[in-house]
Order: sequence, then structure tokens, then C-alpha cells
Amino acid sequence: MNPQTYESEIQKKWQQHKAFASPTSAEMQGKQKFYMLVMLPYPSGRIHMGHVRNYTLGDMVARFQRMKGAVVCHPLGWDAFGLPAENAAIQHGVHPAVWTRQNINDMKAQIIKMGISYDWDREIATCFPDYYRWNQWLFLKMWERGDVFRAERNVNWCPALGTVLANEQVIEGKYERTGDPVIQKPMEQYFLKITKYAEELLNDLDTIDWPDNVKAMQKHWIGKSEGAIVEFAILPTTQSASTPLTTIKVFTTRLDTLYGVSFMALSTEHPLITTAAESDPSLREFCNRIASMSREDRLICETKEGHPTSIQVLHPLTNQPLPVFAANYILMDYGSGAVMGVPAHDERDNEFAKKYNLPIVQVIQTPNPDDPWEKGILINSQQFNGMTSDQAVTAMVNQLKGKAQKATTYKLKDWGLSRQRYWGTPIPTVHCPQHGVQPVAESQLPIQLPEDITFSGIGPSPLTTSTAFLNATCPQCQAPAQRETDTMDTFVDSSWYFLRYLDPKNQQLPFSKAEATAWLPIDLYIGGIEHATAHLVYARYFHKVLRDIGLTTCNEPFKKLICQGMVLKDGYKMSKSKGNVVDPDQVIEKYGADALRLFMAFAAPIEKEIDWTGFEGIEGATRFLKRVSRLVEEHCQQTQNQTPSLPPKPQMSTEEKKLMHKLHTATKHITDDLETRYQFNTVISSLMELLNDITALPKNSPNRPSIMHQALTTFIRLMSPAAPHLAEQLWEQTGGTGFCMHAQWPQADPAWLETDQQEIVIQINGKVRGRITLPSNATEQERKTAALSCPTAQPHLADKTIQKIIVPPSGKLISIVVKN
RNA sequence: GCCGGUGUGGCGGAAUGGCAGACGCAGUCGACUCAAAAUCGACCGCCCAAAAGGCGUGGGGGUUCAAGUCCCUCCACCGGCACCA
Repeated sequence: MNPQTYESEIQKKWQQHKAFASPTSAEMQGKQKFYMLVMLPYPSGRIHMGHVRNYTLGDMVARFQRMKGAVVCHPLGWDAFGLPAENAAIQHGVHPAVWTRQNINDMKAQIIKMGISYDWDREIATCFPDYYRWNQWLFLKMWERGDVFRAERNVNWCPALGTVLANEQVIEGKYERTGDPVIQKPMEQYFLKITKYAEELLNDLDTIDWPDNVKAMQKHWIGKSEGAIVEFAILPTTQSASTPLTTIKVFTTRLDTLYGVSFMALSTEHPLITTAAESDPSLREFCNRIASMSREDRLICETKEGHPTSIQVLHPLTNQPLPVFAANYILMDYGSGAVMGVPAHDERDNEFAKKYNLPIVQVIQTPNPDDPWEKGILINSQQFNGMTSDQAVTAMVNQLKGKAQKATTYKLKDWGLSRQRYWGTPIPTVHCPQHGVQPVAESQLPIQLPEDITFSGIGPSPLTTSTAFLNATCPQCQAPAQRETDTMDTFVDSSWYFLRYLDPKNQQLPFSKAEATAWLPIDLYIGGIEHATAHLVYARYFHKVLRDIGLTTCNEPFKKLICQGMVLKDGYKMSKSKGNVVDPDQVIEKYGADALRLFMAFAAPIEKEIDWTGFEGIEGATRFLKRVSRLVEEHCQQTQNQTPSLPPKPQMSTEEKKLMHKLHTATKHITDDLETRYQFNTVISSLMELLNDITALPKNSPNRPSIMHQALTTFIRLMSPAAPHLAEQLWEQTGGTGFCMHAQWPQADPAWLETDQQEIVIQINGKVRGRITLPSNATEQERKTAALSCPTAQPHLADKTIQKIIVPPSGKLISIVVKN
């Protein structure tokens, strides 16, 4: 029978019997739980090989855990808000909701064809009011907690279209579609105070089982550095009276180099520079030039550039006046946007000082004179001379009294939430002429997206075209107010979706605490490495907020994370524009879902990239499945479903005992690989080895029917997570009851893991010189004696002095050390 | 530049300090066949005619009875971040 027919029949049966259903917390009855999660897909319309790989491997774990007896939650949903739907609306006139709906239906059908065991009763789509109302609810909770604020930040502004663009739409400073120039324009936006959790987000990385590279990326993203904030007083006569500032605050990790400061550099966006530029045309021109550069250009342009100002500051210890520059290498959004220039001990300051002829004063003696950027011993620093860098920092903070404090800064920035888009969660606030920005009352949720929208791709957010939507009342004074037209970043949607799966129909809360407590943390999360920072940081942050609101109890949502490698074609990522997309549907059409799954699991370790090009290997997967079917077929014909019970061990032939041993060692390996090592390629190779050994059992083996029955029914269950359709088919054929996917997972019997006889390798001076077979219970002395009399070892022992004989605990090897 | 990782046959890869190359793909030869496909069997790292033996996990060094695996160092490649004060 060909896979195309039986696979869909089995899928129907699974569906009819709700075979993938998972219980609520009340129904769990103290059973071991397992929450298997994959990153929710964007409904682009077609599944691709990356999805296939991700979902196959997740499904293997889910199916394995079910057979092991765990209650398994294995859901899928749709990350359904986002730009492509809006583009489809602009280009093809189809409403984003319609387009998205259709794509979800198409993709769901494809995923069902893969035989992935998702509990579709838990399905969610983030674009439904059912879901996004809880984004709004959470926003209001965070507002109450004071975790939401409004501030200005630059956006990509396309003056020709009058539209804000996403980073991905801007290429080399131009709108990718029209080529219109894009500039940076400050705009008032909503922010979430993620920085409040910076320290915890950093520290808790040590408590989770994640890949090193992802942890490293997150650490770098959070970017903690410890140092001090020091104040430099502005010489009053050197700046215009209009500025309120009397000091400049500077963050430094090297307060010990304070005596080496010869200038101060400020970001071109620093308020002090902005004010100074008002009365200094040359400075203004410099700042404008830097501001007009796109982010990309700024990174490419590596030369340090500065512009002098009339401002001077006083050195806090020596009271010497120091010049203040505006400089292109100072970032406004890190530290305080100001740097104390220490040319002798900072590479960038050094370059800058040389260019502008500023004094370079060495104040640190470093262990390696060629590396002046390191810490060392202070010199030229008056009473601090002779101190180590670390001692000096403490001493200087004390000396400077209120003018310096130890401080910690992070690269992590507060999360800019606002998007000037239609297809997203409306931010639940109104603008009242009297009371400013006000959150709406909880009772008004959901604030629904209006349908009467025209999508032109130009002008402000499409939401501004719906007057019905815009008209609102102020919750404070009930006077007319204008509804907020910004929508939320779609990362909000994906920051807590895994909790909504647990209670998808809840009308009172985003999810109940009981469900969250019962199912969290997620035991295994699989997804692409591209989400190593943004999504995985935001989701961790949201989870901590939810914990602090009292909705969840654990600190970290994802206990174990695996990032799967990409599926390539001809060395490139598959993409429509390259025309190298391999459609999973066509592969299933030709080979069946089981073959594709098997191949995906076998091709390479999960975290590595695989290239579809080199892999006629799927033929191998097909061959394997055919061999299994044929073997079971033959066995059933021969035995007519008579299944005598297994004879006691002494009555078995040597070959039969060997097969039984293999059956149990394979069971052990496959169990380990699926349970702890998450190494899927060796699951498949173990299955192949086992199949080879089962096939090799002699036709005239005395207990063949019973041994074969035992071997095959075990094999079918071991194969079931990877190739569930064929397993189901063969399970029925061999007389199994119920679904194979619900059958009990085979257990490795320790008695069968041992063998009566053992082959022992004899090494002499590290080289293999012979092998002997001994009873497994032979003593160490017997092993040594036998090894020394091994014929092939004799030539290497003659005329030599034996110095040492080592028998390692496994007993599988004996190492003899000899000397001439 | 900094951080993380990888390096094993023609290819994908296996190997918890204990027989390197499991398993598969490709290939070669054979069986079956009128023939082909499918299937089954054998071979399949390098040197030597072969056996015996030697060499061999990016290069060099070290620890160990024993190193693909641990340590040092260099090289190459991949990924991430990148003027982070």
C-alpha cells in the first residue's frame, strides 16, 4: 500500500478519536506533564522546509513523551499580525483579515498532512479580538504598575509618502519599493520598562538549559557594565544662559583614569549640544550632517569626527578647564551620551585626541606596556599614585563625595512598542485635550480593529481613516477624545502566546493561574536561532511581569531551548526570490510524510544547517520504510497471527539472544536520545541498525515466530515517534490494540543489556594487538591471564618487560604497557 | 576587534577519555531478470602487489596506560555583536 492513501486514513482516525488531546490541569491527576512548544509560525501561506524540520523534531518528542506515559501539551497557533498582510491589502486589495484567514487554513491543512500531533483545540491566532484583547489588558496592567511611558525616539520617516517604515523596508536610506529617501524623525511613542528587569534577565540565564551561543547573545544584548557616574561642572561663562544644565554627567568604566582626562565628548544629540548649536551655525551644520546619516552609514564611517564648542568643564579633582566637543562616536542612547576623553588609555579617545591635538597624559602603568588600554597601577595621579585601578575607583568615589557614585549601565533599551500600522493590536488609550493620554477602562476591551479601512500605502496609519474608530471619550471627563491610532509591536503577541494555549477560551483572564502552574515551565522549546535575542528576551521579560502581577509562579518560561539549523538549497536559504524553494507538499506527494519526517530527523544534528541539495537521502528513508513493511508482512503471513510467548533465555539460540540484546540496547539508546540528549539523527540510525539485525535473524531460528513478534512489535513502537503513520498501520497488522501512538513505550530490561560472553580488546602500548572472548563474569585476574596468553599478542610481548596491566571498569578492554 | 561555535572518508554524519569512520547517501562488483527498475549479497580512509605492518579526526605541542574527545598554541571557516565610554 502506498503512503499517500494510508497516511491520510490514519490522520482521519487520529482526528476522529481526538488522539492528540491534552488534559486541563483538573484532569491531570498527578501524572507527569510535558509541555512541548515550537515557535508559532507567521501565516505566510505555505509551510516551508524549516517548519517541517522544526515540527517533525518537536513531534517526535511529543509522541515519545505520550508513549512514556506523560500528559503532553503540544499546541500550535498563528503569529497572525504583521506587515505582509498589510502589503497584500495594498497590492491585491484583499483585506488583511481575509488574507490571513485563508493562509491559516492552507497551512493548517499542510501541517495535518505531516502527521504532526498538535492539539488543535488549543489553537490560537493573534489577530482575533479573542487574543489581542489580552494584549490590551496586559498593557493596562503594565500601565497601572507604571511600566509604560511615552517618549520621543527616531523612526524611519519617508517624507514622500508621509509614512513610517519598518527597518526591513529601508535599504540604503531609501524605501525599498519606491526608492524615496527615508530620514530619521523623532516621534512620540509608547515604551515598556524592560530595563527594570535587566539584572534579573541577565542572572536567570544561569538557571536555564539553553545553548551557550544564545545565552552569550542575550548577555551581550543586555550588555551590563559596571563603573561610575562622575559629574563635571560647566564653567558658567562658557555657555549661553538658556540651558538649565550646570553639570555634565558621564558614565565611565575607568574612573581610575580620571587624571588622564584631557577633553569631554558629547553626542551630537546631547541636549547641551542642541542648545549650543542654536547660537553656533558651524556646530549646527556639523550636528545636522551627522543626524542626516542613516544608521548604516554611521556604522560604515569609522573615522572619528568632532566639532569644538565654546563650552568648557572643570576637572572635578584638579579644577583645570577642559574643552567640550561634539563627536560622532558618542551614542546618545548609551550611558549619558557623554564621554570623558582619556586619550592615553582609551583607543577611540586616543584616535580623537591625535586628530584634534589634545594632550595625551599617561596615568596608568599597565602590566603590558604595549597594551595601554588595560587596568594597572596609577601614576601622575597625585595622592592616588601607586594604587591599583580597582582601589583607585573606590578611593576616588570617596574623594569626590557627591560628585561621583559607582553605577551600572546596560545596553538593553526600553522596548519601543508603537507601530504606525493597521494590522496589529490597537493600543488601548485615548488622547484627551484636557487630560492628555489616558488608558481606556478595562470594561471597554477589546478595542477592536475597524473593518472600514482603505489601504493606500501612503500617508499616516490606515487607522486614521476610520472616523468611527477615532471617536472616543475621555475616561476622566467623558469629553470627546481621539483614540490612539498606534498599534503594538507584534513581539507583544509572541511574548505570552504559550500561556494562552493553556487556557485558550478563557473570557475572564488571559489564562488561569491553575493552568499556568500546572503546565509551566515549557519542557522543550524549539525554534530558529534568529529569535535568540528579541523574541526570547521579550518573552522572558513578559513572563517575569506576569509573575509579578501574580498570574504565573515560575521565573523562567522555557526550561530547555533548542535552536534548529536552517534548511538550505545549494548553500542558500530557500527563498522565493532565489527560486530555490523545495515545496514540502510535493515531497509528501512523492514519498509520503513518514519518509520526509525520517529524512529530516536523520539528515543532521538538529542545531546544524542542512542542505537539501546533497540529499537524495530521502530515497534511503523510503527504502527503510519499505523494508520494515515487507518484514512485517512476511512475518504475519508466516505466523498467521499466531503469537507464541517468548521462550526462557536458556532455550534461545545464540543468534536469538544476540537479537534480544540488541533490541534492549537499541531501546535504551533511542530512549536516551529522545529523553535527555535530544539527538534525533542517532534515533534513526539506531532504528536502522536494529532493523538490520532483525532482518539478519536466521530463517530457521528455533524460536523465530516468538522472537520476531517481540522484536517487531517493539520496533514498531520505537519507530512510532519518527514515522507515526506506518507505525500505526503495522501496529494494527501485528495485532496491537488501540493506537500505536498510545501504546506503552518499550522498556530496556537491564538483564538483557548484559551478555553472557564479552569480547575484550587487547591493547599493547596503545595499539590493538588482539581480541579474546570471555564470560562476562570473568574476574580481573582471569581477564589479565587470558590477555597475556592471547596468540596474536604474543609477538608483541616476547622479550619485553611488562610494566603495567590496566583493566578499566567497563572490562571491555585491557591495556598492557611493555618496555624493551 | 570582541563573544560564541565548528573543523572526522567522495558526501551527510557516528563515537559518554577506551577498537575512529556506526548508520545512511553516492560509487564498484555480483545474484535475480530477455532487459531495465525494484530487491538481495559483497566491497568501499590512505601507503604497500598482497599479507604482516605502518599512517590517519585542520597544523604544532602537552597530559594520560589510552586523546576526535582534556590542556596550551597556531590556522581556517561559520554565526552573533560591533565606536557600548
